[in-house]
Amino acid sequence: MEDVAKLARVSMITVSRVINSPDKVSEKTRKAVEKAIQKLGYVPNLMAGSLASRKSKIIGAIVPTIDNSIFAETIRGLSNTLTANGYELLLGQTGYVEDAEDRIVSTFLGRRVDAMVLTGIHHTPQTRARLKESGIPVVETWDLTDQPIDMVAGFSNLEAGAAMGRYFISKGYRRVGFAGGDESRANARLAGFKTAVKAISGTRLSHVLLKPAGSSFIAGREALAQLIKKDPQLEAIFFSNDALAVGAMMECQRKGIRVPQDIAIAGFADLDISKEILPALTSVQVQSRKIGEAAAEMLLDRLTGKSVSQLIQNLGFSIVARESA
Amino acid sequence: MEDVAKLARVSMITVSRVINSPDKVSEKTRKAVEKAIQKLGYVPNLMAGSLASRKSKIIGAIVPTIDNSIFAETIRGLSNTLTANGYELLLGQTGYVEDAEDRIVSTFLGRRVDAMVLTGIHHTPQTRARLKESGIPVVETWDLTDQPIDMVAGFSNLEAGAAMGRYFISKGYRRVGFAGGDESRANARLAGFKTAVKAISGTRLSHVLLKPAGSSFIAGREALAQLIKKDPQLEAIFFSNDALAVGAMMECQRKGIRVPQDIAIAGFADLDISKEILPALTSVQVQSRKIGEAAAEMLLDRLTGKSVSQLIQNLGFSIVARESA
DNA sequence: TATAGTGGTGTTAGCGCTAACATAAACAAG
DNA sequence: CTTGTTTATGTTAGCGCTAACACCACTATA
Repeated sequence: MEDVAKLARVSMITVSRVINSPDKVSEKTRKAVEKAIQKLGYVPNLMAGSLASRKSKIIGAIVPTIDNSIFAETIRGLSNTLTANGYELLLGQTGYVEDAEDRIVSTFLGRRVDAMVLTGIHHTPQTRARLKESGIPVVETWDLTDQPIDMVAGFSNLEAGAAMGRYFISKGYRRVGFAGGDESRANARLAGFKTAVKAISGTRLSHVLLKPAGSSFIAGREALAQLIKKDPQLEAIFFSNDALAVGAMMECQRKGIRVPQDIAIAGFADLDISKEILPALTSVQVQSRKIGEAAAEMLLDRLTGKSVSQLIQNLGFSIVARESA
Repeated sequence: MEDVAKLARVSMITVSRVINSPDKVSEKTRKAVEKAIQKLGYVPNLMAGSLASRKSKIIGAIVPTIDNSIFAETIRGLSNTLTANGYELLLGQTGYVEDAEDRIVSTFLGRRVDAMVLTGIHHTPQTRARLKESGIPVVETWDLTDQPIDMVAGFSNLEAGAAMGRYFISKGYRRVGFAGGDESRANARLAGFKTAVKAISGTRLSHVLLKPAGSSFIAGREALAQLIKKDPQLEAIFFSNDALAVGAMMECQRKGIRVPQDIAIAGFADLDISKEILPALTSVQVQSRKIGEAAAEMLLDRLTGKSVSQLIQNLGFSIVARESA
């Protein structure tokens, strides 16, 4: 930077300004500095800049796992909105291990991320405390709570589960099943589902919790087998995510079990494949991409000093009734 | 940090050492410093550390898009191996836009990433130059070349395409089709496929290139329609990725086209769903996860001063013959 | 003509750490 | 008891930038 300044016959701060706030510099000197930068192939050291300005322009995001297309969509939304505004994304994965989150939060805080995006609303007290103390904007996603660490963008897993329960009831299903990973959001869906189903007398609910918190096609196949074993007269199953549901449907196809005649199947998250598969899968549509974008916008507003009117953003969900249930 | 040092009655450098190289400090003082850190809730500023040590412990990875499970697996492999060794992952997406890569490389370099992972072997001359000049370790992935920028971990898309071509020929298919995104790796697969197919006389090859470089189920459906229009007698189609193939298969199911009797279908990348779907999908299996892990290990070796014996790592591929072709 | 404002630029003093060297203490070997 | 060697700790001098303020020339207003 010193070389650039010398070549352009200005001070270092002017070079800095040309890079960070070009409109505060006269066009003449700006051009001269830009020329010098070009000539010397100068690449500003953003780390040094971050240290001096106390703004890293990096945002940390933590997801359970990236190779689950529903979170991938959220990350994509985040990443797109963030990079369009000059921020970079630091990515962490917990692999559904709870104390992994705390570790990642620590190192992210150490790297002085400007803000953080978390998946879910369940965190260790320590994580909550650290984050609150840090004072940076935080958005929790993929669920809703009235006591967020700071902000939250998502939908109610509890209500979504309940909605599917009511849908099942409305369809006349009375012996129903649930399968999902053993993690907080799936549990919330189960809780809602259970409440709705139990509100009607004469219903029967069987459920299996998969561990490690699975979302694979194969896990869906296994869950199906387990549920049928628990209740051979099962009429309908609500799977906590579409991958499980699709896996189960494939298995049905293989075994000659007709969907929905012999057994109805519904999923969660409405993946692309759910629309395409035969029979098309009934699912709960959520705004994966939108969640990421909303989170990014809330952070950005906060970081640019705008006040965020809605600390709690309910992006909602909707039941998409198709052929499978 | 100064406060910690004072509380533990040592100098700042000793605190630094307790954090970065605890074995260079006597157990007694180490304990004292750790206690002070605990007491004050001190979180070291890794940015300042990076600036001083000229090591960011951050590695940049650039992929076309994250919501494509094949790259997601690679990222996961990368991330796991890297974080286990104290590095963090900075993620960039090009969205299949070529000059996006150059921009991302620039900002990553500005952030002084310690190393970089790229997808593919085709980059602008400028990107290559910048990267070479920077002197940091670079791994290109998902393809192979004998002139990598620095290192490469992947497989030959050309050969994989050719292998599928030979497989089709061996199965007796003569009127064949290809569909893939209009991007370099799909093009390489097509080129290999074409060579193998054309090596036999009397064959006929139709192909469609999808843009924007698609990998969705819906795109597969459209590609199927286009190919059948081009050649109504088509016997077999090689899709450049499994998502396209699965989408096409669903459409066949919907239209009553039997697979493989009426038309054979093969995919690429061997997603989970490909094994589960009915009929099971013939595909080219590649080591998505392994590519990420291999890349991470090469970088790590380089960064820890070990010499990397294999600058070019061929992780291979294999044709998985199932029912669909 | 004095006064206040405005845009453009520079100076100074760090941001919070660590590399590199310096020092001190402890011990072993001759 | 010297000398060398090892281990534990400290001192100094930055890493490459930017915040905050200072300064100057110039314009607008009364």
